[in-house]
Amino acid sequence: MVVVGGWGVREDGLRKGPWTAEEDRLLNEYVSMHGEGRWSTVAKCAGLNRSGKSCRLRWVNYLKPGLKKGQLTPQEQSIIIELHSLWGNKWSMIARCLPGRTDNEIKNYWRTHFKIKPKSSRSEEKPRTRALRRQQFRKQQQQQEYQQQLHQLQQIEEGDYRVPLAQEDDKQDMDIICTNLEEQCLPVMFQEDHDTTMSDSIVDQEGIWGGLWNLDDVHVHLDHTPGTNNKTTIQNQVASLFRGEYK
DNA sequence: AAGGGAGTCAACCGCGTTGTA
DNA sequence: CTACAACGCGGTTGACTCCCT
Repeated sequence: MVVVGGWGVREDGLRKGPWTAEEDRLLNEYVSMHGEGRWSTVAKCAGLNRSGKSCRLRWVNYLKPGLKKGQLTPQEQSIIIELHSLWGNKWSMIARCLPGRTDNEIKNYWRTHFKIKPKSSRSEEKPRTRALRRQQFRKQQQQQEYQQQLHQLQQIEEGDYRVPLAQEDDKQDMDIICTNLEEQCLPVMFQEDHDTTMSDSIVDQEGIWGGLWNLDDVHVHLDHTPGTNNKTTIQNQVASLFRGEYK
């Protein structure tokens, strides 16, 4: 048995650690033939020396068809930020609104980008300086991304949205995201607000927007763009997104 | 070139929930 | 109704990579 980088075999004899291509192939084959579920059976019958849990996780987070790889789009990031402000660490709920993304991915993204780090001591002056420089660089990148996103959303709001051919996939993704938001997320958001219309209540409910506007807490740099009232602008943009006006 | 810190991501663990016998 | 197994979720950890000094 090959032991990969410090991982190896558990006390009960089951393998743990990174999956090999062969293991992936076996799991893929078995699940596509027999379907998901009964993971402990999958582990045994597929000839995998893994726990059922491990098989399920590998399938859900990596092998399942339709999963998106690569960086989250600015739209997805915005949605994560907003939904996290509503629901907190309900990663699986948030993931359900983002087709092709897993709770693990979203959780990692959030921890990486927004988790507040413990304050460093004076003895860590040098790394701090470095971190600051990196932060500045990231900030620049995020601002560029944000400007792009803002531009696109403004076009959407003005009803002048033309999907470039290369972005046809993104447009389809946004369709799916909005459908999910309407079907799964909005009913939760408005379950105690039956008397108002959906779009009105979205724009009016300070509670719903509150989380997004507390982004100072998590070092999001949306509010550093000069010349724009970001709170209002993005609030309107996301509201129009929820209304389906981008279509 | 080497060492070390920070960032990232895949995977594990523990626990609560749900389903079933 | 109860016990047990399976599942799902959120938190945490370990290893790898990148970048800086």
